[in-house]
Amino acid sequence: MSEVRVRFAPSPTGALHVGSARTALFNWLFARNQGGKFVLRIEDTDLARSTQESVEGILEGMRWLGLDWDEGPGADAGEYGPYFQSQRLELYQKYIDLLLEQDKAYLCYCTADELDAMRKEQMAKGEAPKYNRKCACLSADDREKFAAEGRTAVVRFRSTDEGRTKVADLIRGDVYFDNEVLDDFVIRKSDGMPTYNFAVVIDDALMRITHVIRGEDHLSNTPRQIQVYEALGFAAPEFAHIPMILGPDKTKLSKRHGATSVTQYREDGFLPEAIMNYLALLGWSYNATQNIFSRDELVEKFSLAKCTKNPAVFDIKKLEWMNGVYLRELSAAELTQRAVPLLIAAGLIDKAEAEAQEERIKTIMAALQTRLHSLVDVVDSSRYFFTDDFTYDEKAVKKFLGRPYAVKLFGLLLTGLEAVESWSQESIEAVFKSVQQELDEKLGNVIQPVRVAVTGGTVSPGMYEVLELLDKELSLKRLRKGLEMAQQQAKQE
RNA sequence: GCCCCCAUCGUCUAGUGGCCUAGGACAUCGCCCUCUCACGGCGAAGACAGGGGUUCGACUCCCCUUGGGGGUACCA
Repeated sequence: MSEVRVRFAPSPTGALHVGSARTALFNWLFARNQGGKFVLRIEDTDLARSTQESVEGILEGMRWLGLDWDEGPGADAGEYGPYFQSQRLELYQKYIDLLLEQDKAYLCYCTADELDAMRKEQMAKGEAPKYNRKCACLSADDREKFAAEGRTAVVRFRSTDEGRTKVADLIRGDVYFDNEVLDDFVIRKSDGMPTYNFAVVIDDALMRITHVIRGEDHLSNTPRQIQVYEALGFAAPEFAHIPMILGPDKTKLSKRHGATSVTQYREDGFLPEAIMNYLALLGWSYNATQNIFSRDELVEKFSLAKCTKNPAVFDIKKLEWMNGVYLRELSAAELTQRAVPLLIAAGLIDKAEAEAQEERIKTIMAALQTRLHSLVDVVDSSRYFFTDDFTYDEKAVKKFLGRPYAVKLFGLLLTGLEAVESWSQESIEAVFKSVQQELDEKLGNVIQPVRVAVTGGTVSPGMYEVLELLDKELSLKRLRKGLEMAQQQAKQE
């Protein structure tokens, strides 16, 4: 039994899209599960739209997700390279020449305008648009004449009208296409580049790909490709067409649905393990109950047989929930390690402070952890720990600092806390409890005004914990400010 | 237009003829925990697109309709 070889073959015309990432993931999972090889090939035959920047973005996205490739750009496994289609032109030409020699392909001199007109006419007559084979039987003289006119030729594959082509799909079963509906498609463009449907066959064959796992949008192209395999005497690989990923409106996921690039999700604070887990569940499931899978578990449990056929709507809410799950699974040290760069970037701390306060930051992160939906949330939710430069929620100030007992509350609290010798949650709590008794208010009524004074808002970790982390000096400073604000509110009454 | 694929709660899905009074997860709602918000716990509501067959028996098999998606390029 030969080794499993799969590939991910993006065209570098933009960022790594989540749909592409999911395709890459399924290929990677299958390869790792089967102990096979995962090949990365860049399909850059569209000169006008391919960019180096996109190539780099895609590679970076793959690395970030942890989808390592055994062969491809940057991996020194040159056995079946090069791995950029633009560097494989002579290979394609060799097979095009072969087809031409055997009369399995022919030169076509029709112009774009002529083809347009032809299609319009066919549509008008209610026929399926299909190349009319005008150039299918050109003589050498005809060709010379066209060339003399300055026309450039494309190469077309000579397809048959007889019979049907079977695509044996591992996910969908046998799918049949009448050969009659396939036309003589172009395999070499006038700029000399091969078309997708041709290059993909040559590369998959030469790279010994055993399983082609790709999006369902390629299913309809597969019979054309199979015909090329047959014409060249290549054995066709196994095919597995996985369902599309759709936006909330059930149309193909695109930019207008929000973030679609892996890089964007990274910037928005999503963890790669969460994205991987979520993407794995789009079109695949293991059983009725399990949702959370580690990378190793995914590798161990993945199978094509458990892939679904129906398209899946991308649900950002579930991704956010899952991201929270992974965020909570992080140890305080891991969370801190990932968060510190963001805190530095936001200007809340500098590098030296990050090192000096490592333990404190770790504790702060642990306190914030269950409240995070995304990694970037750490900046906003921890701001008041690092700077006085935060905004007070106006409504909250009015509501809680305007309470009739507020001035008295801050006065008592300040007196009590100033006297505290060893600053700890326990000693802070003791003061709060005695003030609560004195005021005869519910604990919540005591704490909420303090929370507003200390954090600027109504949401934070436990109050005693926050005060302890703030340290005595800073806590008292914020409480004095709270007292002032309470007095101001009282005046305005 | 033609060809192909798909069809279970709002969403992702389990389900391979009787185990289904259709299970889980996200989202929603309620309760509990509680100093707020989260987390966590408990609970509620919520689906087999429609119509024909086949069968003793259909969510499961077949056909049609409807709906959605994809392809039909010198894009990939």
